[in-house]
Amino acid sequence: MGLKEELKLSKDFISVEHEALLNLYYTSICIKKHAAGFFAPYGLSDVQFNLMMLIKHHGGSEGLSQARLSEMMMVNRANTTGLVDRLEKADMVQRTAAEDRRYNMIRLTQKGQKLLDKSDPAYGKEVQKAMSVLSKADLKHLIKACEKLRDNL
Amino acid sequence: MGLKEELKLSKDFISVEHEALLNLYYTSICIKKHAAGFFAPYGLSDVQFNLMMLIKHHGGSEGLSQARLSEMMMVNRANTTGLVDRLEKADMVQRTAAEDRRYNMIRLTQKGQKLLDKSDPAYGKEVQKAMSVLSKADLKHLIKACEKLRDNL
DNA sequence: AGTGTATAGTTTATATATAAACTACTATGC
DNA sequence: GCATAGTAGTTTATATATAAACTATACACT
Repeated sequence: MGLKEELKLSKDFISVEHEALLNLYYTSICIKKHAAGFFAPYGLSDVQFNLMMLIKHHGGSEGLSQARLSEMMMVNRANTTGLVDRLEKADMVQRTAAEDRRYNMIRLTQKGQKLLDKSDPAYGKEVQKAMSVLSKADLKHLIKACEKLRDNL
Repeated sequence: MGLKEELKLSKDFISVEHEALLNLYYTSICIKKHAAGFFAPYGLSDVQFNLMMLIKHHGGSEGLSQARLSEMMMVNRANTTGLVDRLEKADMVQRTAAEDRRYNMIRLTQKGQKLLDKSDPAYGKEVQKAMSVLSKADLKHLIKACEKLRDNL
C-alpha cells in the first residue's frame, strides 16, 4: 500500500524525492517493529539480538570491544554501556579483560550462545520470508540505491 | 560505499536478502542522524520538526489530535504525550479543547508557525539534495520496493 | 622520565520509544 | 436510563539513543 494510504493522508507528497525518503524511513520503522515482535518470544529485543549476532558472527574467539560494537551498530558508545549492562545482567554476554586495559572484550556466555544457536536459523528464515517479495535484481537495486544515498549525506 | 566496508566487516553478508535489509535499516539511521544535525540549528529535533510539519501540512485550521499524530508518525500514543509536552513547553505548539472532550487538538503557536515558515523551504531543498543521487526512475523503484516490503510484513 | 594527545568506557541529563495500567469521556445496545 | 464497549490521553516502568563531562589507560615525542 502507498504510504499516503497507510498514513491516511489527504494530500499528496510534495515530491517523489520526499515520498522516497519517507518510504525508506517508515519502512525501516515497520521492519524494526516486526523484528522486535519476532524476537520477543526469545526474551530479547531486536537491538539486543543484533548485538549478540555481531559477536557470534564477527567476534571470533576473543569477542568484540564495546567501541567496535558501537561502530558496527552505528550508535554512540555510551549507548553500548547500558546495552551490555542489561545483557550481562541477563547472563547473555560477559565482559572480559583485554590486554589493552582500556578495552572490555564482550563475549557470549554459554546461555547466550545456546539461545543464538536456537534463534539464528529462525531469524535467517524470517529474513528470507520478509525479503522474498523482491527479486534478486530488485534487492541489488535497493542495496545500490541505499549506498548512493549514504555516500551523498 | 558498501555496508561491509562502512562497518569494516571481515565477512560477507549471509545473503543478498540480509544485505538489503541491513542496508535499508542502516541507511535510515544515517538519514535520521543527518536530519537531526540539519534541524539542530533551529533548536528542534528531527522528531519534533516532523510533528510540527504534520500539523502545518495536514492540520488545516483545527490542528491534529494526538492520536492522529501518533498514527501519522507510526508511534505509540504514549510517546506523543511527552513529545507534545516538550513542544508545548518550548511554545511551539498548544493543546486546545475539541468538541469531543477526549481529544486534544494540537496546533502550532505563532512562534512555531514562524519557525516552520523559515525552516520548511530549507528542509525541502535539503531533501532534494539528499535524494538527487537517484534518478526519478530509481526513486519510484525504491518507493515500490518499500511498499512491497511493508505489505509483506 | 614526563608531557601532551588520543582512545575506551562510564556517568549524567535528556529525548524518544514501548507496553500496561489507569482516568475520562463517548457511543452502543438493551 | 444504564451497563458495556471503545477511544483519547496520561502515567509508570523500562529500553534505546545522544552529547558532554569524566576517569583510566596507552602512545608518541622531546
